[in-house]
Amino acid sequence: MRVISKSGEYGLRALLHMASNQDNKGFFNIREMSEGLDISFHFLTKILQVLTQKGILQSYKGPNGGVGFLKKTEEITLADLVRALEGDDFFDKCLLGLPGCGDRQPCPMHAYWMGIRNNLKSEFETTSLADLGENTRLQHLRLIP
Amino acid sequence: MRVISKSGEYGLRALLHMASNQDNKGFFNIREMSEGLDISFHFLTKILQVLTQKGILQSYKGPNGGVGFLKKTEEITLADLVRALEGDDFFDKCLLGLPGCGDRQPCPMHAYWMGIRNNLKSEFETTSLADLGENTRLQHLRLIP
DNA sequence: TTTAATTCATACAAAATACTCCTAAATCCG
DNA sequence: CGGATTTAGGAGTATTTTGTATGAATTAAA
Ligand code: SF4
Ligand code: SF4
Repeated sequence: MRVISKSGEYGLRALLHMASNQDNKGFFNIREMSEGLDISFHFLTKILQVLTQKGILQSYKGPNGGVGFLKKTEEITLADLVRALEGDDFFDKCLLGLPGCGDRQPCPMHAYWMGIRNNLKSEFETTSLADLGENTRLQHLRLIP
Repeated sequence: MRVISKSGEYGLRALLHMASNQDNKGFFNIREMSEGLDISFHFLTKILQVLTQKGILQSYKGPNGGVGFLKKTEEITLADLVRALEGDDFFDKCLLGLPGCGDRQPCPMHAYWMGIRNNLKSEFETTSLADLGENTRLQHLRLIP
């Protein structure tokens, strides 16, 4: 079972790291992050690139460059992040993978999935990166495998 | 998002079909099923093969052969099925994909995942194939995409 | 202005997953 | 028995995902 893809997981871990170490000057070096979180530098770069394209991060090239949040972490929900990393229809697709069906012609498991999915969605919609980052910081939680 | 792999989806759909058409002699022809459910015959064959190896189905070769349930559908839970199709640790692994962590050193999202996972697990543990099959039959639900 | 640091872009390689094909083994029927 | 049918098993192919390598573009600093 893999609700979130590997790239999604990496992106999430990186942003969680950033959110819990915000005391810096605002920009984070990707190489340092990749080493600290034990993620391939190039792969992480590519993932964060997408997040800047989606307007969640901003980036700066050159010496002391890096990536930083574009919006406040209070204004970025976990749902936003997952949608950027996994696709806009993340919370609308069938968890089972079946295409083109819904409330009108549901399969026998639809009721279960709907419940689980809505639960997930509302939890994610109401959780900000700041919340998660604060948690991480206060509890000295780790982000590496 | 793909909670259940493609093979898992196919297996599930096939067994759901079987459970909702149990009035037959007990054995189902795989080719007919593959055509009815629009799944590649060879691929479905292999998936059902695994289920017979795992003791959920029994099979019969030769003319009028096929696959049938080994236990009563009342005694097969959705959880059993998913475990057979996706691995025994399906409900124990982290939905996020991170290895080797748990209650002792949780990541910031652990609480969310645990809730969602336990929810999922208990729903699946208490739902039998018979339940789902009956649903399907009574409501004329479809199993094809 | 040159040099170094850093993200951006793209192409390539490896691994995992999904799917196909072919032959063997079991069973039935004439 | 002999041929037809159907699942079993394994090997092979295609597609997607994950990861690597390389070079260009941008910025800072010497
Ligand atoms: S009806 Fe079944 S397959 Fe379709 S969206 Fe609902 S759970 Fe998924
Ligand atoms: S701590 Fe985080 S990564 Fe680990 S099992 Fe819980 S949710 Fe998954």
